[in-house]
Parts: sequence; C-alpha cells; structure tokens
Amino acid sequence: MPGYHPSDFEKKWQAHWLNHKTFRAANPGQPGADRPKYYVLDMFPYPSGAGLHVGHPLGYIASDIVARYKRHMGYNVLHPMGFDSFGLPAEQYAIQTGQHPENTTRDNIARYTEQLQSLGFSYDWDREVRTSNADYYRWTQWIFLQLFNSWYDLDANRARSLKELTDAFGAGGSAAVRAAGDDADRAVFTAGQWQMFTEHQRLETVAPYRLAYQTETYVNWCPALGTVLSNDEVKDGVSERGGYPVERRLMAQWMLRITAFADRLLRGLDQLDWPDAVKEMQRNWIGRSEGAEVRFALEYRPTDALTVFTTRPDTLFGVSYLAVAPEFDGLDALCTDEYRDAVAQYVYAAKNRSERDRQADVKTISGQFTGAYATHPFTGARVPVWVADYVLAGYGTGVVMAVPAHDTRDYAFARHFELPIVPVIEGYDSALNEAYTEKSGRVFNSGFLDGLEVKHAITAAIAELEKTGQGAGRINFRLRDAIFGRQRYWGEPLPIYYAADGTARGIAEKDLPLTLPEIDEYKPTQDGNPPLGRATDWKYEKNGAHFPFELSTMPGWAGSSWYYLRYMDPSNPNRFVSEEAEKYWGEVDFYLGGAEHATGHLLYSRFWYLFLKDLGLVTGEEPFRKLLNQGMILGRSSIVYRVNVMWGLGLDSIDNSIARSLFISRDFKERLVKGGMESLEGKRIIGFLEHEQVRLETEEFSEQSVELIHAIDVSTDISEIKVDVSRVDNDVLDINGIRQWRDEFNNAEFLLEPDGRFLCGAEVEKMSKSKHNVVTPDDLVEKSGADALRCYEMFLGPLEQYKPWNTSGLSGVSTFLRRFWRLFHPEDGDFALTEEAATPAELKILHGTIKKVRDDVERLSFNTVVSALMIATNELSALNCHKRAVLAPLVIVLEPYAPHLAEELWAKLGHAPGTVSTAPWPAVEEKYLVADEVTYPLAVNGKVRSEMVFAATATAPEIEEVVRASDFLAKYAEGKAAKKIIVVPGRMVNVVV
RNA sequence: GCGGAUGUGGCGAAAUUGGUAGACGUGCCAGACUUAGGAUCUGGUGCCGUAAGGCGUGUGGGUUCGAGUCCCUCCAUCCGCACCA
Repeated sequence: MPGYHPSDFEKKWQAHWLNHKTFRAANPGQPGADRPKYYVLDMFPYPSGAGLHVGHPLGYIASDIVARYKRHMGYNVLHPMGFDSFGLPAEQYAIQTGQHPENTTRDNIARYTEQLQSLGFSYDWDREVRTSNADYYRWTQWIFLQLFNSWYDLDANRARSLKELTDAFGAGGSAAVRAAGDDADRAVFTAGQWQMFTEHQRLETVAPYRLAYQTETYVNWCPALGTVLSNDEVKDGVSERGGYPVERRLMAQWMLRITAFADRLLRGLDQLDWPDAVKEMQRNWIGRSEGAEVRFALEYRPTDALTVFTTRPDTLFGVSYLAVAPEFDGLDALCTDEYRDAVAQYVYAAKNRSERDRQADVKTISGQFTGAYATHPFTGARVPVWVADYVLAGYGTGVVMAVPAHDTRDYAFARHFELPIVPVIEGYDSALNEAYTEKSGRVFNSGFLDGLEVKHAITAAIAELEKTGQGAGRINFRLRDAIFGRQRYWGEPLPIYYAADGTARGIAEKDLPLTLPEIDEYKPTQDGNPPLGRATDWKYEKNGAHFPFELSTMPGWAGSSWYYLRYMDPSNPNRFVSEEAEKYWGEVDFYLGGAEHATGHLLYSRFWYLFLKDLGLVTGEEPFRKLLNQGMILGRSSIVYRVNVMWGLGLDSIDNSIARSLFISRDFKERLVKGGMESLEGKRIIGFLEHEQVRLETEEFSEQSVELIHAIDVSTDISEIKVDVSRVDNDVLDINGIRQWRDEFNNAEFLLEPDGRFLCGAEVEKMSKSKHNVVTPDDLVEKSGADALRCYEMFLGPLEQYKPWNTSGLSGVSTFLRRFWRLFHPEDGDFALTEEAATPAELKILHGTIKKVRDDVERLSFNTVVSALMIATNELSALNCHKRAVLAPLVIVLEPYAPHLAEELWAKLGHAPGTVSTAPWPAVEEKYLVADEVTYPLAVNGKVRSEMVFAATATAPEIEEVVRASDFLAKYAEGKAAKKIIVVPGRMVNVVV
C-alpha cells in the first residue's frame, strides 16, 4: 500500500545501521582516519528509572544533526553515547528495595538504549561507556592514584609527580619547593633531616602536598542520605536530590586540590567558545579577587598577629575594628578572661544555627567583643577584635578588617554596636545613613595616602605594607578544594588502604580495578560507617598481610570528569586512552548539554584535563572547545477544578445534607473566581452535566432545560487537580478516559461548556511524574515516526531556549514529511521520478535550500532549517516537480533531520543501502541564488522621495541612467540637474542636487 | 545586592550586515471532497475600523531618509551567585 508510513521503514533502517556499524568512527590506522576529525559529544545521561521523556532527546537530536551534517562535509565523525551510571537514585532505590543497584542500573540502561535507538541517532555504539563498569572505573581509580601521587609546583606552575618532590626535599629540604596548599599544615625540615626520616615520616610529610589528600574539614552532612554533599549539591540548605536538611559537620574527608589550578581554570575560559553565561558562572565560582594581606599585631602578644585579607587596602586608615569568624582557630586563645565565656556562648549559638538559618537571615546583626586589641600597622592605634558570624571561616583568612564608612556590612555592624565610623574616601556622607562603597574618589584622613585616587592608594598602601613587612599584595580565590569522598555504596571505591602505621597509601596499579564488594544491605553501618563497612574481607592483601581499604567511594562527578577521553579508545586494556587515539581526536569540537552542569561537571572536567596535561597524558589545551546549552522542554500540566456543591433535581428535591463534588470546566472556574463563591447561588451558570444531559443552574429556570439541578451551596474553595496529560487534547478533557484513570473520577459529575466540551486549565512547569505532565517519545514515535519527532523538536524554537511542550504542533511536520514523500511518489502511488531537466525556478528553490540549510546548521540555528525544508517542499509541490535532478540532492539535505526517510528514498533512488549518510553535501550554484528584482529607495539629498524596482542584475551605471531618464528628478528635485548620483547596491539611490 | 539572559499575533516563532515586520507551523474561520476522520486539498487570519484609513516588535527618549535590529532610560520575567571582606 503506497503512502508515507514511517513505521514501514524506520525500524528497518535502525537495524541496518546497527548491524552494519554504519556510524563507526575510524581510529588512527583504520580506514577513513585520513579524513579530518570532528568530535561531537552529548553530555551522557544518568539512566533513571523513569526513562526518557520528550525533553531529553532535544540536545541529542541537535548534536546528531551536527554529526550527520559533518559526515556529509567529509569529516571522520566521533559521535558516541554512554551512561553516567553511578549515582544516588539507584542507591536510594537499593536501600528501599534491597535490589542491587547494578541490576536496576542495567535494566534502566537497556530501556534508555532502546529509546535512544528508536530515535535514529547516529552513535557509534561500539564505543559506549558505562562509568559503573569495572573496565571503566579501573581508569577512574587510576587517575585518582595519579592525583594522589602528585603535587603542585608553584614555581613551574604545574602538577608534578611526588618523586620529583621527594628528590627536591632530599636536595634542599622543605625550603626547596613552593607548593600549592596551606603551608601551615606542613613540616619545616632540612635536606639532612629528610635523609634521616623513616618511611612513615616521609609519608606523613608528603601527605599535605598531595593533590588528593585527607583533611578535617567542615562539610555538608546530610543525615537522611547518610553522606556528605558538595556545595553544588546543596540548594537553600537542603539536598538538591530529595530535599533533605543538610548540616555543617567537621569530618575527615578526601579532597582534591582543585584550588591549585584556580588561575589556569580562570584564564583558560577566555579562549573557549562557550556561552557567556557559563563562563561567567565559572568565573564567579572561581572568584578571583586582588587585594592585600595585612598583619595586625596583637596588643598583649605582639609576636602574634591576626592576618586579614582585604581588597581595599586604601581604606586601612578607616579601620575601626577587626572581626573574626566564629569557627576561627585561635579564637579561644585570643579572648581575654573577662570575655571568654561570652565569646564561647556566642560561638556556640552561631555554630548551632544551621547553614540555612544563617543564610536566610543575613539582616540580623550579631557579634561579641573578645576583649582583645590589635595594633594598626600604620597608625599604631588600638583596634578592638570582635567575633561576628558575618565573617566566613572558609574565605580569605577568616578575619576581616572592618571599615564601616566604606563597606555596607561593616557599616551596619558599627551602627549596631556603636563603633566608630571613620570616612577616608571623599564621597561618604553621614547624612545618607549608608556606607560609601564606590571604588573611586580621593583618599583623605589617611596620612601618606592623602590626596591619592583609590586606585593609586591601593598600590601605595601595598607598597608600604611590603616595605614594613606588615603585609603584602595577594590574590585570593573563592574556589574551595573539592571534597572527593562519599559515604555510600554505589560509586567507585577509592583505591586506598591504610598501612599498619595508619598512613593512607594507594594500591598498586596491577591491582586495579578495585571492584565494589558485595554487601547485604546498602545502608550505613550501625556505628555510622559507610556501607562498605558492611563488606567482609574488604582488605588489601600485600605480602601476605591484610590492610583495611578506605570505606568511602568517589562522588558522582568522578566518572564523568574524563569519559569523553575513554570514548576515543573505549576498550583499551592497557591505558585510559592510547596516545595515538588521544592525539588524533584531541579536543571535543562540539559539546552539547544542560546548563545545570556549568560549575560542577564542566569545571571538574577542565581541572582533570589540566592535571592530565601536566603529566603529559593529554595534548590539547582544554577538553571542550565549543559548548552549547540546550534549553529545557517544560511540561504543560493540565488542571481540572473541583468544587463541593449541594444539589438536587428540581427545587423541591434539594438534599441539603449531601455535599457532592463537581468538576467544573475552566470557564466556570474563571467566572467563580471573578464573581466570588456566591455566584453559584446568585447568578445563572449554564452548562451541561455530562452524563445526565441536563443543565445546572442557580435560581433561575431555563426554558430549554428538561430537568433542573440546583446548586445551592458551595462549601469549599476550588481545588485544583493535575490530571494525566495523555487524556487531554488541546485542553479538552477526554472524560471517558479520565474516569478510568483514577477512582475519584469514576463516578464524578462534570459541568461542561455549552458546546459540550470540558476544558482544563494549564500550567507550564518542569516535567515530572507527580505532575502527570510527562510526555514520552515512545507513543509519538509509534504514531508519527522518529523523523517527525526529530524535526518537530528542532522546529519548536531556538535550541537554547526553555519552551513548553505541545504535542499538537507535531502534525505540521508530519504533513511536511508526507508531502516530501509525495514528491517522490506522484499521485501517492509508486516511486517514480522523471529525468527531465530542471527549470530555473526549480533550481532556484533547490540551491537556495541547500545553502540555507548549510548556513543555518553551521550557525546552529536548527529551527529555521525545518521551515526552509517545508517551504521548499511546498513550492516544489506547487510546481508539480517530480524530477530526479532536483529531488535527489534534497534527500541528502534532509538526511540530518529525517535520516530514516532519507535512507528509504536514497535506496529507492538506486544507491546502496546505508550510504546516504556519507554522500557529499550538494554543491551550491551561486548563480541560482540571486533575486530577480530589487527595490531601491530613491532619495534627494538624503531624503527619500520614492522607490523604484530594478532588475537584480542591474549595474550601478544602468541604475543611474534609469534614474536620470525617469521623471523622478523633475518631480522630486524640482527639475534641477543631478550633481551626483550615489547608488548603494541593493539598498538605495541618493541624488545630490 | 551582583552577574547572565529574554521581552515580536491566541500560541511556538522568523526577519544572518539597519531596508516591505509577523516567513514557517499551530490554533481559529470559511469552503471542497468524503459510508463524519484526530484524513486530504483550497482560501482567509497582527490590532482597531463597514470602508478609506489609522495603529503596531515591553516603556519612554535618541541617532538615521529608514530602527524589532544601533545608543540611552525605565519596566517585567527567567536563570545563576549571594554576608566572598
């Protein structure tokens, strides 16, 4: 039977592609690798139990279009897919059900794979990676070991191996190196002392230099999940996943020293072709700020000092107090006896306020004087030291110098505690009741800084601090080292064991992978250990002895920080990626994914890449050259409105005692809201009750009604119930369908619009099961085909935008594909094309379309391509064009968007199956692109007076001639002869008289 | 508060360098054809107005012969960060 039926061939081609490995990317040495490479990458999904909804494929479709387009352009395209398969949801499910996360993960991946394949993506499935496979995470563990065995040399500004560090220690002691990290944690020793160190001492000495290290730190502890969360996994004081409360807790944690790379991570952004929003977020997250470190000697212990970080050393003469964070280390020692108790009390209260409370109410000003005084480095004045919870322990030194006149928070604090406010920059006005925070103005009241502009005062102040040894210029970063351990099961085990002397050591490379042990339950142990504490035999065997393994596992972002490298050489047993493959594929040319990974995954990946580069393991500059964020497709929830009414048949039969619920169509709801609840009593509401075929009215009878139902009371507010969107079409509720959906609707009454329909309200929000607004691709593919869905998702609008899903528009692209099909099947019969030569009109359509599609894909404007193809199809239909010369090239142009249809037609055109994807992009013949005619505005002395149409091929002299000969000059230039005629090609003619 | 983005018909949107605003698609209206279907085809559809005509790209202003597009002002919505010294 003829006609366009995608189900006839879509599955066929998908199977063909899979069986023939049509989209296999060639690695160096394989046939095809001589072509230029192009690497198109999707952010791989976490395979959740819910499967894909229509929002998920949006980015995959776009990247697939780019991949397919690049194949036509002659590239060797790497376009892989895999699964980020370690993660919390599978673990939570495992805790609840006892199911091994491996099983649920495997099932979910199977479902994802099936759904992805039904959409016709051109992935090279041979390269699939799964982060939870031991073959994969062995290399995640291996990279961790490299981090564990490296340190960061500030002089060379790169990561280096520990061997080089210990060599340096042996030659020059601890003074021989400058390393990233906190020197306060590190021992000072000479080369001679190093030589005498035992192995244990050496390991202890080296530990605080490592790029993967353990430390006691305040972490976000989530009791409900039994694990530590990173800052970006905590939103508003609750966990991003699950929404459980999160508290601050001091714990020993594995950390990665990402801060060592802060400056390079910041500077690298400049050369990336990424959305500004993402780059800006990363800059913000890294938070570089220039300023100075200033030492304030303590009055009673002049050998000790409080060091502050400030970006405003120019305001030093305006300091009226110092403030330290409640968590500040030497706080207790700082206090005078008189104030010790009060301070302790304050600190206790401050610490017990949860992070959320502290953030929620920044307005409340609190603090406590410590009794201590420091000495001002320039004036020698006494500066009181306070403790205040507006000072953050984690930023700078945990101590600030307060300049109330020029800082909003200091100002509020000083007003509250009646501390002095000393203006030192012109611009402060005490009458305004606010600080003057502009970074401009002239300095006064400030000794040697007087008269300087802020900018110069900053340099001068720093110079003075450095001269007197009381401080120095300093650059501070907001970025914190990344916590790298999770107290949970479903993640990569850290390849670490603890030797008899208690030191943490990496396991030998030959013992990788360290595979997850089987355990009986996935919860933390009774005594609060991570789930791995349940494993029996979780011990490292070395020389016949057994040592305990680390119990925490890696965070979710470990595996995703390097997966794009594994795709290059996915099954290499000897190396995480071979040198040749890494060198060949290089950087990812085009990376597509959600903006939610802006500061997590995308920053960690860059960090790992820079680290691997320092070790000489990768050869590019950055992992992802070009990045694009696809927007989210939102659901359109359908809402029905329910009121409780008392009602009966006819006036006499009202049963006052029985309130029944009634579902009312949207318009009645609006009337009720407008008129208030009384309107059901006071005003006529006419509508049909669905199954009784009578009118519901109030007070007044209607002549047409056979039986009357009186609503006499509305006892409750209108309640809104979200209903399954698959039972709603264009806001019209399928009442029979909804009756079967839920019991509460089964015997419900529905008040209909006069035309007999029941309308739902709508709300646009994230797709989620609980809102019943999820639309899955499966039914749509089944009904309209994958090609239609692909085209439609692109047609929806600009890729980056957030947009609501609306299934009804799908019919438009279905029609387009059917029409395209018909160009090849005249009269909707058999495949038949004529061999006639194309007319100029047809060639104009053809070449215009080839160019338009090419240009639009190049500039990543995916939506306008669909329109262009629709217009071409409609125009060729109107011309009744069924010519091979015109239509064959269009099949290639269509292929990235509708690959199944293209394959089908390509085969019918007589080509070998599966070859359309590599057919060269048709050449554009420019001569067919020009317009027939162009309208020129005609102006006299720059004032437009008229317009004239010229042939598009008309030259400037020809146009001048026509203008001169026309009555234009006589009419608008009052007959004056033209001094000069200026022709702007395609734009305008200006006559100067 | 800081940073980023976006405002165009009933709806999704287009207009790539300033040059006929609203292409294309939905939705709606009318018609054709049909053993009424969520099929196909044709025409119409920015707003006001019977019409002539007028008004129209968030607001107000500016540059220009000409502004959705460039400049300034304000407003609204969304996203990210947020006591970062």
